[in-house]
Amino acid sequence: MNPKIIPNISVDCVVFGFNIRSKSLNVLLIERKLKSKDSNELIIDDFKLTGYHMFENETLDQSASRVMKELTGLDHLYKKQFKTYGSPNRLMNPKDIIWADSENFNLRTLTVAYYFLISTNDVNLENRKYNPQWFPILNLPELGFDHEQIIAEAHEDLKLKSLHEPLVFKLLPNKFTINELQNLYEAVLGIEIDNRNFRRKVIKKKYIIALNEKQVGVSKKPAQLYTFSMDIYKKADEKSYLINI
Amino acid sequence: MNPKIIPNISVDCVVFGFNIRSKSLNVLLIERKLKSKDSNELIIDDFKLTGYHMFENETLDQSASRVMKELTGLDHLYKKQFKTYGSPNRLMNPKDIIWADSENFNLRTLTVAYYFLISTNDVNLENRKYNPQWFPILNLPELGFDHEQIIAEAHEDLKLKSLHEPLVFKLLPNKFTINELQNLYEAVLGIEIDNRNFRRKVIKKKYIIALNEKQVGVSKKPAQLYTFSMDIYKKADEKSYLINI
DNA sequence: TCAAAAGTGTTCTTCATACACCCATGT
DNA sequence: ACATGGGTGTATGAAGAACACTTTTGA
Repeated sequence: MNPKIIPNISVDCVVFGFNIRSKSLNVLLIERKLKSKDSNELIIDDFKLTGYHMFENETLDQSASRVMKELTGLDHLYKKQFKTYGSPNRLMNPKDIIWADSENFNLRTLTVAYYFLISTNDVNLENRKYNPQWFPILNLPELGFDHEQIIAEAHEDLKLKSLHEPLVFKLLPNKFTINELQNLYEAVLGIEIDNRNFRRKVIKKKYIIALNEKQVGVSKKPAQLYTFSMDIYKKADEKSYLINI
Repeated sequence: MNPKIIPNISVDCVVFGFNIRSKSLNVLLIERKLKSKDSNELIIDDFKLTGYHMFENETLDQSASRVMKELTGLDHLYKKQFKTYGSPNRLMNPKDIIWADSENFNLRTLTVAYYFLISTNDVNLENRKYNPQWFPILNLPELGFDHEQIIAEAHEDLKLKSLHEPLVFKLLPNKFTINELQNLYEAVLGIEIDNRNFRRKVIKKKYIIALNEKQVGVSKKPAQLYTFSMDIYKKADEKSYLINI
C-alpha cells in the first residue's frame, strides 16, 4: 500500500555541500526540463531544489529525510528546518504554472524548507535518479519557483548559526586540517580570516583534537589532521553570552 | 463573502511581553475550557496559545497578523516565523482529542508558529475577546496541545537572536532607561549582568541615544531616558563577525 | 532623614588585530 | 632544487570581568 500524500503540503531541501578542493560552498540542484507537446522544443530548462509532498503518516523531519535519501542515497544527515513558505502567489511565474499543470500539482502548496549539511567528499552522485549536480552558491543557475529566495534564506540562517554553534563541522569530513576549516568559514560567511590568528584560536579549543595523523597523498607538506568532538563540546558548555548588539 | 479556510494549516502565535515593573518576560495565553455535556463539569481547564486556520487568499505573515490583531487589537507588531509543527501525533493526548472533536477540527493539522514582541505597557487587554492573560515564562500554567514545546522553542530562538540583533528593543517602550534594558536582557537570557559594565557598553553605542528627558512619576531618583535608533544602527552596520564556536 | 534606585572608576586579564618569513614535503 | 602550501611569534590596543560606594530624588 502506498502512503497517502497530503496534497497541499510539501518539503523542500536545500543541500549545502562544502568542497574542500575548490574551497567553495555548493548547493545541490536538479534539472527542471519540459518539452512542448507539439514542437518538441524545450520550454522549461532550469534547475530546482529537491522536494516532495508530505505523507499522512510521517513527521516533517521524516518527510525531509525521505526526500534527501531518495536524492543522495544518504541517511542520518544533519538537517535543520528553517522556514515555511506559503504565499498564495509564490508559484505565479509562467514557467511555474506550466510546470505545475504538467505535473498536476496544486499551486496553493505550502512548503516547509530544510537545509542539510554535508561534505561533497562524502556523497557519490553518479547514477542517481534526478541527476543532481553541485553549484557554487556564488554562481547558481536559473532557478524555478521561489527556490532562489529559499536558498538565500537558508544561507542566511546557516551564516548566523555558524557563528554560535559548531555547525560547520557537518560540512567537513571527520578528519580535517586547520586550513580546511578556515576555508570553510571563509566560504560560508563570505569573509577573509587571518590564518595565524585563526589557528591560535582554533587550536586552543579543547573539543578540536589533534590526531596522530597527517594528510596522505598530497604533493606538498602534509598537514596535521584534527577532529571535532561533540561530546567534549557539550561538556565544556562554553556558553559565552556575548551580547553583540 | 467569507474567506475560505485551509482546513489542515494553521498559525499559532507566541506573544512575548516584557513587563518593566515586574522585570519579567511574559507570554500571552488564552483559556481552553470545556464542560462535559452531561455533568456540566469542567473536563478541560487549561491554557493555550492563540491561533487559527490560514485563509486561501493570504500569506502566512498575513494569517499571523490577523490572528494577532484579533487577540490584542494591535497591528504592525514585530513578528518572526520560527518553526512549523507537523507531527501526525502532535495532538494526541486525551484532552486534545476531546477538544478537537468539540471544535470539529482536523487533528492532522500543520501549524506555522510565530512569535511577537511587545512591551506589556503598550497593550490593553481589558474587555478583549478570549480574555487573554500574561504569564511569566518561568511560571507557565498547564498548556494544551504541544504549546509548551512551541513556547520553549520560541524562547530559544529569541535568546539566540537577541545576542546578535537589536531585537530586544521591540520588547521595550520607545523611551527606556539603561536599567530597564539590563533587566530585559537578564529576563530574556536568564543571566545576571554587572550593572557598571553593562552601562559602559550600552552608552558607548551610537544608536542608543540619550534623550533630554528623565523618568516622571517615580518616587526615587528619576533615571535618564534613552531611545534606540534603527536608522543609525543600520547605517553603522556593525557586523562584527565574531566566530564564537 | 530615609528609602530606593541611579550612577560612577579602576585594575587586571583576555582576546582581537595586524603583520612576514621559514619549513617540510613530494615531485 | 623547487614549488607548494604548512606552520610559526610578537606587539598593540580594545574590551570583558570583577568589584563597592556615593549621589540624587521624592516621600
